[in-house]
Amino acid sequence: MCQDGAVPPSRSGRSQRRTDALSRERIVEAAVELLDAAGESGLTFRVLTERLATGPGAIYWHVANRGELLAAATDAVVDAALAAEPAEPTPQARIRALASSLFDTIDAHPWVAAQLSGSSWQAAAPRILEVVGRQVGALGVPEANWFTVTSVLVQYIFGAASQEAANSDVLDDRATYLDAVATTWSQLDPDAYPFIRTIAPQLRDHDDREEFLAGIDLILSGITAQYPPAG
Amino acid sequence: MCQDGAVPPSRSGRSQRRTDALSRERIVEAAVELLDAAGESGLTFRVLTERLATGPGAIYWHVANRGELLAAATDAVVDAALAAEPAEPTPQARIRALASSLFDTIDAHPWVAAQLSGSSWQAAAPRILEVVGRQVGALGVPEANWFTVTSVLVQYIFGAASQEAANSDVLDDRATYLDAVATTWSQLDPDAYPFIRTIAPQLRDHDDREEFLAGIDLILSGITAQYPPAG
DNA sequence: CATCATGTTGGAACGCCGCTCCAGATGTGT
DNA sequence: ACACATCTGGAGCGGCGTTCCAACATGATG
Repeated sequence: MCQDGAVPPSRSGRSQRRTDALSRERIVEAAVELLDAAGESGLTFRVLTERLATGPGAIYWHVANRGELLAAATDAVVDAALAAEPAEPTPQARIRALASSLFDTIDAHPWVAAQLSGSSWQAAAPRILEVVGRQVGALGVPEANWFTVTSVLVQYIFGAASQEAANSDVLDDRATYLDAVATTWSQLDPDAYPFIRTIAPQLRDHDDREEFLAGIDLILSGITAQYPPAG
Repeated sequence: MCQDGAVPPSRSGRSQRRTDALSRERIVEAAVELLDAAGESGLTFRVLTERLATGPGAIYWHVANRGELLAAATDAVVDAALAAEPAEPTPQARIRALASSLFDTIDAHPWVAAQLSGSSWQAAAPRILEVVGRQVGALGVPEANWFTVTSVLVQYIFGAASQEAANSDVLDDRATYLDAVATTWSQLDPDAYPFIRTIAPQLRDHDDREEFLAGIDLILSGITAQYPPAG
């Protein structure tokens, strides 16, 4: 590769085959690192080419465009999150475990949230629907309602995760940030925002993960109420 | 022809005060039009300056940057959606009505979904939390759980709306699109994706709005189950 | 061993983007 | 009449995703 020091011969030495072959896998891996380090806007073909010591053409040979690269990075991260099927005793507990695992993944890779929210029924979403849906079936929900019930769970997970990720993006110091927002809330017009003022302290003190799992439990309660297991 | 915007009385000089004053309101209005016409990527300072027959400096005098303009556009649209408080008889029905109104708004302005999902607890979110939260209080949920319960509802709404908006973005012909996805699903590996294959026909035939409201009902059931009204 | 077809690389450049700078025109107070 | 704060819009900067293509490396073929 870089036999520096010697000026290239008559031919201007434009490019040469590398020993460490560039592969789609290596590109996606580098993309995930960039995304983790600097968020969605941190994934740039310019810094990617620099990191991989190559040019844009080489990357475009393996990947169609930036969108596909983002999708592939999301796939890789979600696959890792869903690798181990939960071994909890009840379907409820398994759903909680799955949601927990996804929450942790998005906490570690906040850029995944926006990607999942905006990807409709394609890309990584089917795999998530599959693993959650199996547990919905195990809950005893009638088959005719599988799609509805599983969609609700997954959409809540995506929505909560996006919110969480949006927080953590702006977030140097979480406590300071929440404190500032809570203070803003409590100073709103009491006539226009009585409710917000009341829950401001709850925002200040809440635990993201706990709230998220409380939401899962709430939805599980609703499922049990609407589709009683015994039949 | 181009008689859309008023053309300022141009002289050969560099610039001059216009008769139709440029205002933040007029800029936001134009931004909403561009976003509705071509999605989030359709809002460009270049197009915006052309539409308003001005230059970037004039716009930046009224608006800090693109992000603030997007937020202001979202605010305007959400405000309109929440203008009329629902007059239904029960809190449950009022929550359904609010969710319905937000669903319709995002259906008409799909770019709002991503904006709401990514805006954490600021911007337009407080107003939505307020109107939903009041009805949560009216449901008889204990005050200590107001934040949790309202968050779940709003996060589900945002999540489902994002999904819906993501669909409608790619969507020329909804039926064709869903049919294609459903066919893809039913051709997945039966061992790896038994659940997805089962619900593929339900995806093909589902009604977005119905599914969305079924989700709201499911969560309302959960609320009633966990916090019985009578006490 | 020489030649070629094929797969792969990376540098140059294109057209957009958000955004900044600033000279000049306008309206207001004195 | 003059100074000053407010407002305008054209020129241009650096960065982005993407395209194009000459230059290489390699395995197959003669």
